[in-house]
Amino acid sequence: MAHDTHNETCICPVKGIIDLISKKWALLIVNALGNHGTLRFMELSEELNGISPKSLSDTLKSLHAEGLVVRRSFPSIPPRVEYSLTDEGLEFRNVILPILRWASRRNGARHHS
Amino acid sequence: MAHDTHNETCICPVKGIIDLISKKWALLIVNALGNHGTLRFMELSEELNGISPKSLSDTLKSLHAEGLVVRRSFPSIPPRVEYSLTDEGLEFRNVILPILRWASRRNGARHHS
DNA sequence: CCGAATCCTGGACGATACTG
DNA sequence: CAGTATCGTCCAGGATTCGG
Repeated sequence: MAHDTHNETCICPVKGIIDLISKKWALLIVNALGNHGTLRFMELSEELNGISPKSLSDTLKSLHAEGLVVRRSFPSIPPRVEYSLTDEGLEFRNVILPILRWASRRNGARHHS
Repeated sequence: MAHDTHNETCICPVKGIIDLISKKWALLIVNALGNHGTLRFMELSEELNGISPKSLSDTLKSLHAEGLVVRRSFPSIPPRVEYSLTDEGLEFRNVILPILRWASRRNGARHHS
């Protein structure tokens, strides 16, 4: 047993999202998809500098499971898989944008060597 | 390789905050402090259902290191230590509030059937 | 070439006991 | 009361390999 097997009680409305937010790349993925509308796996890989394929894949699955991201695969050769935000994903993006903006302005400001 | 294992270049303005956000309890602590203004260690403990002293202590240190939380200790017996948000902490709280609200409304909604 | 599946490790998190 | 010390567990995430 361990972490949160049964914790559906108190603060749990936000728990799913906290778990998501806690993923290192989730916000940046959502933001990237928000910026570009639709991106392929590789494009996301390049957009998010330094992410490993597994992390990207995992995070995309989580985002998909939460209903924030759509995955569309085209049976072509070479295969083509496109990711984009659902309506909820767009809402989510709107609520996280202030954070990203605030964070970058803040760090930009203190960026003094 | 061995070149830029540490991609401190592009998305890094937000990295510190992402690390913070990634902490399981950080948002809830900030929110609690925002709601109550000032809380003691024990009060936070009770407010955040199920957090361990170590996690609380760790997260408070991170928040303090990021300049979002103030720690004031009174040399009384028994000891009294109060935590509250800095100005930046308040700003931070303002940008995370939409997330928490959105998350709880969203989950509240889908818990409905 | 695109993307998923496997393996492994660091560190986050929890439980408990203990000190000033 | 306010933490620290210690120990153990678990999982995110990086490196790598595999399938198509």
